[in-house]
Amino acid sequence: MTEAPLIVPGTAGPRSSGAEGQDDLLAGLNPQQLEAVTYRGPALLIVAGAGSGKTSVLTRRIASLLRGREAWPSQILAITFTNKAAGEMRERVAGLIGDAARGMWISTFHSACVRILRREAEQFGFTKSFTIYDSGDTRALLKRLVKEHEADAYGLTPASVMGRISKLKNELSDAESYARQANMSDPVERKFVELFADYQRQLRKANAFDFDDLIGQTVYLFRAFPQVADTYRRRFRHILVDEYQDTNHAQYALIHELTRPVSSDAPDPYASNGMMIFEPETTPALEGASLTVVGDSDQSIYAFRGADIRNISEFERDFPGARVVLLEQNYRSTQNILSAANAVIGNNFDRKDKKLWSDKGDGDAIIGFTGYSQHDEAQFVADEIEVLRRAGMPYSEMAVFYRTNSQSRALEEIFIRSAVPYKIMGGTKFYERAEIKDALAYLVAVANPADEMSVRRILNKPRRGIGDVTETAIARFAEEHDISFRDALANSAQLGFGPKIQAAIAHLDAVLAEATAIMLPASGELPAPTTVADGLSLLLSKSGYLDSLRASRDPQDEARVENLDEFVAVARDFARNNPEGTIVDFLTEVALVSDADDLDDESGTVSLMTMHTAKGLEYDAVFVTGVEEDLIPHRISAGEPGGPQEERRLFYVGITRARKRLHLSLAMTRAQFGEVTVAMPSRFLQEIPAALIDWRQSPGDVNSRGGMQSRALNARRSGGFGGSGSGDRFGVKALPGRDSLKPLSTAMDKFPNRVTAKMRDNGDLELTAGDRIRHVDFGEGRVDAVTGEGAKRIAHVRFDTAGQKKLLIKVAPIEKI
DNA sequence: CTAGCCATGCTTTTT
DNA sequence: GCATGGCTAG
Repeated sequence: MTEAPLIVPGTAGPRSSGAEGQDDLLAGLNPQQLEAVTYRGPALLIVAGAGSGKTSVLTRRIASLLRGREAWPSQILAITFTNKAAGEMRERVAGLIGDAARGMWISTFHSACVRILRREAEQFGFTKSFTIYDSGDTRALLKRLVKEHEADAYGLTPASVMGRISKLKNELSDAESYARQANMSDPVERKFVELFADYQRQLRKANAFDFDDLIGQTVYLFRAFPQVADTYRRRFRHILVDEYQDTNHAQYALIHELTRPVSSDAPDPYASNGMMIFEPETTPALEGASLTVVGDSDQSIYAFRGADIRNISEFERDFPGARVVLLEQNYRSTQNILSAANAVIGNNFDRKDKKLWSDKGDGDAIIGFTGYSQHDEAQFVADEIEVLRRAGMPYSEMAVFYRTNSQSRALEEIFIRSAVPYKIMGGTKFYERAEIKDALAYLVAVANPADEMSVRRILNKPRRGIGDVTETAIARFAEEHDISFRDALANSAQLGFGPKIQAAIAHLDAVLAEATAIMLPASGELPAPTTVADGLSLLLSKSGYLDSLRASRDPQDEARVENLDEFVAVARDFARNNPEGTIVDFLTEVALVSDADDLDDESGTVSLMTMHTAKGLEYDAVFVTGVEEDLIPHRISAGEPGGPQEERRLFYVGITRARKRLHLSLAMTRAQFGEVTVAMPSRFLQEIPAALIDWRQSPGDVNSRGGMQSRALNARRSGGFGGSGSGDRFGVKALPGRDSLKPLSTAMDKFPNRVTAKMRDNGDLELTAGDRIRHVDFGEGRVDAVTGEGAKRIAHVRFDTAGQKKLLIKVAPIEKI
């Protein structure tokens, strides 16, 4: 959440006289911001429009509490949506008040709950080293259960069951409570309840929580053990929640639990327990913690996943006496961009009217472009990026947004060819790659041997000749002897397998045991800081995992080895930053990283991401691509209640990320599922006043054959298209044949996240200034200069018709003539 | 038990 | 158009 710094000339508001030494905290705030920082009371809602400086306000509010000695750091709990946002907030608070910032809890809902759960796990049948199941783990488990229960016969798929369970958990429902009100005469319902209950049983048996449990079980813990809840209520006196519009019911309930008055004066079990609780004066009964929430209902884009907009719209009812502060001045964007944003969001009914304004002046017009295909559109983006770059804007200040991850492919292809350095946020996530999940499973097998799923996962990775039959036999043996799956491996001799398989199992058991000895020393001795990385290396090499990848001829396996190296490096990094960190800490951190947390902005690359991921970020120049019906708003949203409105908010979030330059682009045809379909301009385009957009190539220009047809903006399904003419002119078949394809590991260095780099490889094509070349899309041209080295050699070409381009020689579809 | 072939379904968004 | 999963042959 990088908001514009709040140094706004000439708007220094009235000074609060109450607090001393806070002038710098209050400097430059507008009156509303000032109130948001200085108001004191039980509950405060800050309605913060996009770019209105909410992060500054939040951090200053925290700093002001600390500096005024109104709170100890340990009494503050600040909750953000992503780890990245949490890190930034911590940094900014530290920047304001220095080291005193340590000891505060600034974290996501999920990390905060994990911390609490780890402390209290033993209260209700878990151990401190429980594992966290991410959605992939959950899916895998449900897949097994659906099969075992033969639930597919009832039309239940792992995905549908997963969705329903998640939804229920977000409503704080569990299998029993759901069963009580479900229509149990319906066999499908009965089956679902059966699955839900079994799923929960399996989680417990595996000593694991899924994502939703982290929140839900914490709420359960607080409700079931009031004295536990009281310790946290005593401790956290100031709770601040960012992105409140995205909270779901479970998160709402958690906040509610934490802000209740402390009823009992039960002795504090942690007071003598080493946990740092600063309690200036010990009062027997304590009123509820003060709550500050910040949100913008216009930016609520996670209803699909249970976020409940009512949490914010009914805040005043839920917390009587709450103060509401509105921040409407935007310090980020030009007025043109804001006017477009206001116009779009104004079409949502049922919202509190709120108009963002800026004193930055109109700025440049919004630029519109309609491509023939998604490749054409991508080329426009790439070209425009180069124009901006030449005008002095760094790549790191530009971002390209899209609705669905699959849209990134076309952009990527063109960017590689045009030598635009880019970085994809999210997409195929590092921690979801098979090899990383395998490595993690090895670690989990050590850290939490009760987690059967992880042990099963690595059982035959690398191939050890252990198949289904053997796996089932081990499971049966474990059950018969009432031991865990993991412990069954230690008795390989009694399993009754052939010598080969027996040896394989014994070896795996030995490797796991050896790693356990390193990473979880039996007695109190502290493991060395490098222990996680060492243990990981040991597991990967002694298990034979790395060797089998290295031996493979599959080029993708080479990239997998690199990814694993990277993962070991992550572990070392972790050790450096957390000298006392245990394997469990490491796994926790890894389980809770998200897309938005990706590697820090290395300067010098354009960022590509979905509009969802873009929330909370800002850039000088923004490209919103694929502004088409069925994409934004997405087709699937049409049938969902509130769907189209949420899509509009998503689009609104996208365009309000831009500071100076906004580009809206679309394509007239788009390949989906390998089929080319006709795309219509998004209805949202019509909602933007025409005067604000400067169309480089409007939908009308592209669609009308012969120029008679009126602008496609208003056209329904205008048949005038399918012809073989314009549609294919660009892109579509522009990609070179895929025969001489080899992965280009060197050029991919910068993008370690991608394994599947099937790309043309010109290899050693020699080019020098003066050469004539032919390009598949751009035709003939002359090489002006060649820069860079090796795989990154770039040809600067002046095309006869297409103008100046930069091309990555290794991959560009070019030939010398 | 594995490898290789074929069919299917997939693309909304994520802590 | 791709990846995954299921099936079959060896």
